[in-house]
Amino acid sequence: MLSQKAKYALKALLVLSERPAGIPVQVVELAEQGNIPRKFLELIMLELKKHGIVYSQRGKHGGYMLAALPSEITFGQIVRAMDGPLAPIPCASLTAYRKCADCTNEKTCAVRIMMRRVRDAAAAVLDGTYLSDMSSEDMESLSDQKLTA
Amino acid sequence: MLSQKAKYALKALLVLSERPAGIPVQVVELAEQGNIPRKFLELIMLELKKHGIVYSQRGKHGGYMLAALPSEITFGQIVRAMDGPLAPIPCASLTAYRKCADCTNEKTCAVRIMMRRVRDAAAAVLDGTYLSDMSSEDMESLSDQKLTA
DNA sequence: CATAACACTACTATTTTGATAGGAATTATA
DNA sequence: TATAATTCCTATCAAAATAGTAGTGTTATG
Repeated sequence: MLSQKAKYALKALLVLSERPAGIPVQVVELAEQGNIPRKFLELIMLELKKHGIVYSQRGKHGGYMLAALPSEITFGQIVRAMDGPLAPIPCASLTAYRKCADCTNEKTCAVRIMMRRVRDAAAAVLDGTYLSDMSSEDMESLSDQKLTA
Repeated sequence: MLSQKAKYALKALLVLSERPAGIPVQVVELAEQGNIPRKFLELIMLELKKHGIVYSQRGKHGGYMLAALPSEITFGQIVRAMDGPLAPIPCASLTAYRKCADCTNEKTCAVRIMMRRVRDAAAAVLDGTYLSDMSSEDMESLSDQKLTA
């Protein structure tokens, strides 16, 4: 499952990614745009900052800015920052491997092998898509396509 | 995340799938083979039965049997039975769609579209693999391959 | 009828999730 | 330099989910 936190983070960053770079956007505004509880989003933005995905300017007229171009930030980075590894089970994770307590024979564990495949499939999608690939314009034309299909 | 419950279910069913069909296997034995708490596995097997994946024989010499051939039961069926829909977010689920409370414009929601892609990728793996595809023999030779690769 | 198995219900401890609250620190600007 | 607006930080909390455990009921078989 994608947590609410990760969903809110994605929504906020998608909004940010359509704003002119380098001009700070306040949490209040991101919260309004995304229908997100303001105080909760504050915590989220802080965490995104600690992960180097955004940076902030404090004080009056402060706010948050992307730390890289929208074409350089993947959905995978964001989801991992919020929810941790993509793998459904720690023993199948590349970035955060951990052995199962109940596992006797990891090399031949069908569960692990399957979950590795699931991880790889999810990673292919999430690490292969950048914020810029999902601009609201693109989304509009995507939904147009569906209507005319 | 894959719950412990789902992991245990997969392990137990993989064991079952290598036994001669129609001969009941007891929970105790499945629990031992998989390093699974017996009482917990009882609940799990019961739930699998309610989902029609296994059936049971009560009384002395009773136990559980697969309700179909190992070549007819997918990992997707099992995971869904234990953990619910594969989609990371309800609004991206085919089998259990639910709208997000905070969503204003579902048609153009980038989060939903991405999570649908993730769902589809996971479903392709899990619904495309049957218990019989992951026999312990296959697993052995898979790990051999890795050693000689 | 004794025994071995599943079936069912209830309970519980721990962790995670999704927030909310209050104030401290920082910065722009009037 | 005062003030207002903003991020930053810490604490708290309620509800839900997770991962079990326990005890008892029910049924089939020898």
